[in-house]
Amino acid sequence: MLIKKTKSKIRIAIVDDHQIVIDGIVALLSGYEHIEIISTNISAQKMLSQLSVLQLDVLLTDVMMPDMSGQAFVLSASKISPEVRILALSMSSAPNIVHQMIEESNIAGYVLKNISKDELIEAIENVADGRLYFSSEVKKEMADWKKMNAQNEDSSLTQREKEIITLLEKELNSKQIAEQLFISERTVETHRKNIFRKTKTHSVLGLIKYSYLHRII
Amino acid sequence: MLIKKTKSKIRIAIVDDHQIVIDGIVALLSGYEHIEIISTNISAQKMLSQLSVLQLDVLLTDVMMPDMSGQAFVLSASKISPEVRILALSMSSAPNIVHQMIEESNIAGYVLKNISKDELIEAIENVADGRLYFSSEVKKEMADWKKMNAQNEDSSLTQREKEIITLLEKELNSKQIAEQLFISERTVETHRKNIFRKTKTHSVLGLIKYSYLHRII
DNA sequence: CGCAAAATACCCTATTCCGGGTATTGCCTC
DNA sequence: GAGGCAATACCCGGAATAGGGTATTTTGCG
Repeated sequence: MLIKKTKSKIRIAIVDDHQIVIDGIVALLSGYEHIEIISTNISAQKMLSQLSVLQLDVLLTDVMMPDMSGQAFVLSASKISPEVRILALSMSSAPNIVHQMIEESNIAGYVLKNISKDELIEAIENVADGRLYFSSEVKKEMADWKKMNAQNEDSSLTQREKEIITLLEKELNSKQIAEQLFISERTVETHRKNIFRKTKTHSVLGLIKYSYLHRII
Repeated sequence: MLIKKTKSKIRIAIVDDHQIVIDGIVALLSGYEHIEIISTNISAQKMLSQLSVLQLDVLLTDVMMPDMSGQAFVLSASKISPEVRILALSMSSAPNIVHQMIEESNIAGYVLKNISKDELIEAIENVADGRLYFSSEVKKEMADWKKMNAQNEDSSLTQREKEIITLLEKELNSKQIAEQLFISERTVETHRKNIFRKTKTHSVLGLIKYSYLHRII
């Protein structure tokens, strides 16, 4: 298997909603004999529809596309062609996206678009050979995410508490929340108190910021 | 002047922090005899330093670059070479960015990166000829922004009030804000009151949401 | 200079929030 | 069935907020 991959051409396809980026990658890879670009597409949907016949080694894909989320695309692609190695290409190293792609999807690599030519080649060769490849910025973001998640664990908000938070986010006061949930205002105050204690926040604004950061709502 | 521009080659330079995008644009433009790419750079700073000697007709630039904001770059570039026509290239049609570039900088055009080959050529030809070019999504965003701004007008927050808002966003209470600004807590309360009245909001969370929406902070 | 706007400061009151408790009920699990 | 957790509910008190005034000083502009 390894011999086959290294001896024969690496068959790749590119999907990105920006034609300019596709052209750029094509231009970058044009000088390399061992990499063959089988297909390119600006639509994730269209790429999926042709994926089964392409016999790809590597699928290079943007993670933020208008017609489909990166994660949904990756999951569908893996279903259609479980053997294809997916290399995600992203504009940003935003931790939530990175985490979602890496932990919740089965991707082989994740690189940023400010990647150099050499690094892109290296990434493609790595994932084609069955290894993983993540650029250093992405690795750093993953580490940061893990750290933040560890702190998150012990907060462990209950379902009801999360419900209260979503209502606080809508700028309801305790009285209004109580009415909405058909419970006593006292109960709402207890929940608020517990939420603040668990999240170590001290105001609704702080709590909502925390909630966005930790993706509670 | 017009004859010169249409008869001779259009001299352009490209600056974008993603090498891939530069390569893509270069590839797109390679077949066009009347467009000559003089220079490309992944650093806004470096492009500025060489700008004076390039004698460009059109400067194609990304608006979101790590080493310099799009606006700062455009202002500096205009200072160095007032005659160069700047065509902004953006990933997003986010209204705040669009507005900032168009209204507060003197750019000749604004297009999105999902632009087609034909449209990019058209945009370059237009701005080289002294006309303006904005893609339809961008025009729409500008219209939306104008509408929102009209609502904004009558709120008209003062500088001090905006300062208070930024401190409220940092979760400071009135007392802390008073200490920070070396003014009385009463004054802060007055400011808060006026801010709430002007923005028709009734809580700090509501105010901060409003502020994000209307790009006050 | 003179006006208008902005920034400053205080008065008031009612309401809400925040933080500290305790307690009961029901549900799930070991 | 005992223990743990979630959800419910209440008590208290001090602090802060929201909203209603009025008034003085400072600043910017024509």
